[in-house]
Amino acid sequence: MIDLRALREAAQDFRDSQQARGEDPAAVDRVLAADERRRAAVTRADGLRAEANAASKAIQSATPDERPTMIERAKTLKDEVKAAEVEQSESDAELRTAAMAVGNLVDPRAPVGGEADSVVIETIGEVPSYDFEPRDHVEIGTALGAIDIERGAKVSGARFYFLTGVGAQLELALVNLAMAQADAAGFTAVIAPALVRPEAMEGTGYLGAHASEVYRLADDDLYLVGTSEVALAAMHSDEVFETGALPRRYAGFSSCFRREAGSYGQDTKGIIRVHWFDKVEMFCFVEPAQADAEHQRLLDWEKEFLAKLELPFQVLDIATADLGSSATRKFDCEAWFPSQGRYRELTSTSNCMTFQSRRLAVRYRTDDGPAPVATLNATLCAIARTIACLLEVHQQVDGSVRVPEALRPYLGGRGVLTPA
RNA sequence: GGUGGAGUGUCCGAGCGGUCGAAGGAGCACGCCUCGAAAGCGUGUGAGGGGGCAACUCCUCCGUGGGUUCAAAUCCCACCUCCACCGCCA
Repeated sequence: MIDLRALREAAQDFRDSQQARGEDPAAVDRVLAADERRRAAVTRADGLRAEANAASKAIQSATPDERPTMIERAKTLKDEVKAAEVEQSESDAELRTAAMAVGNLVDPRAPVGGEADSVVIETIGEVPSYDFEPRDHVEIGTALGAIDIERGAKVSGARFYFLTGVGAQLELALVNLAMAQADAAGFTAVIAPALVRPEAMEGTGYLGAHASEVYRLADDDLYLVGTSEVALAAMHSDEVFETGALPRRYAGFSSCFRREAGSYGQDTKGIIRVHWFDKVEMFCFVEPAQADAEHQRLLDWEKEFLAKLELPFQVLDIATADLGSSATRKFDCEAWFPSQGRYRELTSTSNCMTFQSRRLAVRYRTDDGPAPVATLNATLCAIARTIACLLEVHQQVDGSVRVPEALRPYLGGRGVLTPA
């Protein structure tokens, strides 16, 4: 649920944000109207309840011959209350639906517009040049015995894969490198559940416009997460952080599942866009006033990790229409893929401010009572795509792949991966 | 999956269908006592929403959602969670 009070006070800001996101600004006015109706319904129901309560209480001290008429009267009141309550819960549901359709406020610094309007704010590392025709990660990975796409498709279908031999070891090495960095930065390591309840999915904002992206297990009313962010955010739902407990930083590892509906033509080759991958995700609960600084830190940690992998990349300030409904601002790191001759998204960090915490009731203690915290998330390492990038960037003419310095300790000291 | 038990305020824990927002402890806050502290004693101590300048007042909340009743923490149903045992199982 969005902040109704804020919406009442600054409706225009919300309309502007909807506009910037490319969504309907009138959704804001639908919320205001529904809110009005709900308030009226609540007042009416409260009044009737008060009357009915008084009538029941009076019956206790009534004489036996007074009772029958009083009970008759109470019965009528009861029916009226029931009717008023139906009206109230209808207007509640109406308001809820309306409010869910409104996205978070966008940060005024975010560039306005669609995908093409995102701004490159930094470029790190040199785009590598090769004195041979660079191979793509499928070719390299297959030769190394690291990736088996064909059997992935045989067993599970399109957009599935096996990581084998050095490929599997590479995943474990990346996870360990990522977790080691997170640990050094003060994060608590978490292995998070990949199946969650509807409330967790809804609270993080994934059942809105992008609901079709999400796998649902209908028999059990559970969802497969597309990122451990969902479980991490919901981990502290209905809780209040005591003074001094913030910031709280988690590094979560989980499998991630995405239906990739509507992306049939894109990235059909390789393991860049798949239905399932594993990921280490950073997730932070902070006081709202600290959110902006935390967002920068998360970006820095992402950059630090990509630098360790010696991958050239650029940082984008994501345009408003690409923010999704929960982020107020988002930075993506896109790394260079030689086979494609372009940068592709490898990590992404979003500041959701209080959008998720309101829906999930994650609060912290303030002098004025509990208040919603700010939540932020950031990819530390999305494994499959990172492996693809690593193989491509560090490939050598003989089909071998150089292992970046920082990763070697996690690969038994190996400095190069060679085809069998 | 089956059977049995349980879910009450910050915590522990009572609770006959009305007098229960809820006994009693503990904790916490303030005060008394003390040179100071502990112990003692006294007072106070849930949340959310609506109305009033205010004293104050109304509504909602006893796992969640329904139902019975004039009236439900208390009765009925479903679900969730936890505990115990059985079955199955990595």
